[in-house]
Amino acid sequence: MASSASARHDDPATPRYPERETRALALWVVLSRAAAAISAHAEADIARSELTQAEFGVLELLYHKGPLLLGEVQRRVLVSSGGVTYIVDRLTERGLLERRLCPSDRRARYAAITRKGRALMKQVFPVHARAIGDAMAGLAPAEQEQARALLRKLGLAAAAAMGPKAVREP
Amino acid sequence: MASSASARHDDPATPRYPERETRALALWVVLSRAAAAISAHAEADIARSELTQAEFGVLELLYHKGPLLLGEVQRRVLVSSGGVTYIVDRLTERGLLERRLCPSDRRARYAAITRKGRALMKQVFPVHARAIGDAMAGLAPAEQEQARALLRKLGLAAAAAMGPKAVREP
DNA sequence: GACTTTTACCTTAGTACTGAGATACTTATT
DNA sequence: AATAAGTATCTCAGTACTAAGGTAAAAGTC
Repeated sequence: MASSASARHDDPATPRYPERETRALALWVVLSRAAAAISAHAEADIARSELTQAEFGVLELLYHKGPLLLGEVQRRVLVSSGGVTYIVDRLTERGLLERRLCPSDRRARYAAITRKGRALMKQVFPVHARAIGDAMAGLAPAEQEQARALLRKLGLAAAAAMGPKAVREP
Repeated sequence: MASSASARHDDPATPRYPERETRALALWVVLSRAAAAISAHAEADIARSELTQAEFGVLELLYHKGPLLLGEVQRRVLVSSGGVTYIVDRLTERGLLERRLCPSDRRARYAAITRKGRALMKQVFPVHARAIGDAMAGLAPAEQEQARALLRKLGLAAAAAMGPKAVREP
């Protein structure tokens, strides 16, 4: 959740902070708000298919990338290991996903999309893509590219700065 | 959760989408990843004070803005109405916040930070601001300003496009 | 001044997760 | 070969919420 420390330099009751901090906090506010706003659009669209965002994320990942080890899924979708199990369970119950054994490593399992899952994504994803396109329409294409470059740089640096202790679980 | 549809134009098994969509999806990926990465930094810092991000957000809001009606808190922190009640309850139990009656409207309640809450924030917030500053250090100051302008524009447009049905609850 | 509608908050039941620990297997070391 | 260390997944209790519905007060309407 983002900070709301503002730059009301004229209010003696409000503490002040160095410019570096103020700038970063302001960016954090708009970053989390923008993410929340786009996320709301995404979620509203995803609700059509009776999936959560995390479920949709996993299903879509496997739709576009093919079968993946559960660990790889976890790393990409940013959910805890227990969360991946939970999500894959639910999608499997609904017949959208299946687990497959890994022939070379009997600890590992693949998650793979089923025909039913593929059919669902084929029907739902193009509309979803359009919804995201609409949600981003506030920025011109060139601005989107600019934002993408900046956010990529920011995200990579921030993730790296967390060090080996990843975004989810050590 | 962000999409992972990639631009593997050479893979016949991977469906393709219009450029507008591809661009928007790519931006959504980096946006949500950047937000998650910064959020992880924020959360790691906030954990020092044994608060969740949402709790910290409410406390910090009241620290910097003074007493606020619960509805105003809700609008700013992007939590459901039940969530605000829950969070304010918890912070009140810990003596960091208190509820005050509104003299002009007996339905309404103010949430106000207590002396104990203020003391906590005074001790914790500057460090937090520095942590956010560090998390954002991957971008130069000018880049941060640029990112801020773009994300502000994007966030406002996306929020407006959701129409009257707000980010949380109708 | 008795009605409907709206607003502000609270309550309750349910849920999508998280985190810590357990299990089952693999790899490295001796 | 035995043991230790590491890895991949699952289990389960706990949690921070959300959504829907409820109550009380205020504001509008006739």
